[in-house]
Amino acid sequence: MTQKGLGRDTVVRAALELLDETGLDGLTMRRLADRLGVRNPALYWHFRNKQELLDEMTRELLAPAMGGPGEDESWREWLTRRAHRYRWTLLSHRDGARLVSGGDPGTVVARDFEEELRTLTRLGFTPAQGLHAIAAISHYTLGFVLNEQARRERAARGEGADLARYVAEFPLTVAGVREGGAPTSDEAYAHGLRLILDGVAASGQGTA
Amino acid sequence: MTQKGLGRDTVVRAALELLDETGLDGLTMRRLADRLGVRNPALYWHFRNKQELLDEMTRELLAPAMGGPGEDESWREWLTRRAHRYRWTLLSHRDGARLVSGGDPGTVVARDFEEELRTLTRLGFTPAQGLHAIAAISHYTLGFVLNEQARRERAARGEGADLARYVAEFPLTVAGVREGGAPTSDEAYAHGLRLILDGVAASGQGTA
DNA sequence: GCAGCTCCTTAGCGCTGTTAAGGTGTCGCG
DNA sequence: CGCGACACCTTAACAGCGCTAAGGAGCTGC
Repeated sequence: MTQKGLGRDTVVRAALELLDETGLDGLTMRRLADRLGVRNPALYWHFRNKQELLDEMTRELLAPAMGGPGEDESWREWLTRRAHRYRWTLLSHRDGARLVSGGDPGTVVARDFEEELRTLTRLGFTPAQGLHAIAAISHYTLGFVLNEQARRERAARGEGADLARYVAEFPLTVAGVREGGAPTSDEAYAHGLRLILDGVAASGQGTA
Repeated sequence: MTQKGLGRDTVVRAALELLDETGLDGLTMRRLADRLGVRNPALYWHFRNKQELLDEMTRELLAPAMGGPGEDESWREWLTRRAHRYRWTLLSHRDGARLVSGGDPGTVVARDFEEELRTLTRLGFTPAQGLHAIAAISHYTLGFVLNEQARRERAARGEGADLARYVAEFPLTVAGVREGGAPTSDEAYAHGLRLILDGVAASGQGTA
């Protein structure tokens, strides 16, 4: 006897598994119901509509990306760690960034966010400085991973770009990629992040 | 006698108008066909499928956001102007950021991008530096506007957040907003952008 | 032993993107 | 003039989607 009925979190976890197999466009209520051994209207007992399920998936996905006390860390180390963990979280599921970009994070995430802001003030930021720093990093990361995963999906669908034509037609772009890493690489992400953090440092908060 | 048939660009422009009225989710082939005085399979004469139409819309939307020579400007002025123009472009149509995030920009945009990179190298950047700078700004902007427009749509659907509860439960977040501007304001965008540009300056390119 | 609640079913609505097959008009060529 | 070819649009239909209405099975408490 595993459980009485289905349970909201069981559904959400199954949905995240299905997401990895089918992608966000292939994630339908009927397929999800099949996987759970149930007819599809049963899901509407647990969720008002599909968006409510997607919101819940967003929260489940985002939960492990937040918080973290940051003991014995400078603000820079802490923000760097947080940024990479956020990116890694978005990458941890297929179409993760697209899911998050369309889902409502809700108040649970807001609570974790408040805690992060407390951490930052402890490290010498004003609330507004912390807000701006986290906002900039989050937006940058979301945009980056969105691009990253879109390319991945397109490549998987076999829409490879014609490399040779690029080399001939866009020499500067190619030179930049050769020198600085592919636009979806870890290095490219780290580089952009470094720019933001250098900016935060230059803006000058309480040194810590 | 306006034109022989419908014409790809006529369809694309009508689609962008319809986008403003119905939003991306309400943009269907049938509604678009209705607006053009045509039955919906007619559209498949001009576009292989809906995604191809969306890609073309992305390009049409993005076109005026790119290029620009940048005479008598420092790199900082030029990048600032470009960033704001990009944001403004995304905001110029309802769900603009969502459209762009799911559409393939294609080689036309790549050509403009190459030109922008040339501008930056003229102002003292290496190709890799220019690439990283533009990538960081673009990703940041896309993420910012995505959030901005998502809030706008949610607010229009009447899902207002309970302000009073926020003030009680998330004091630091509220303090940050009060001090530093709403998370979707022009000021918030400009602030994040400034962080990135300060970072670019600190990374040190050829001063110009 | 019956009321009520939880959880799931069957049936079906209106909509979607997309395809197949066929028609109509115009243009160039013999 | 006549006729094939092509561009462009039609009608009809399919499978699948999110979602709702109505009802049935099983457990819980009185």
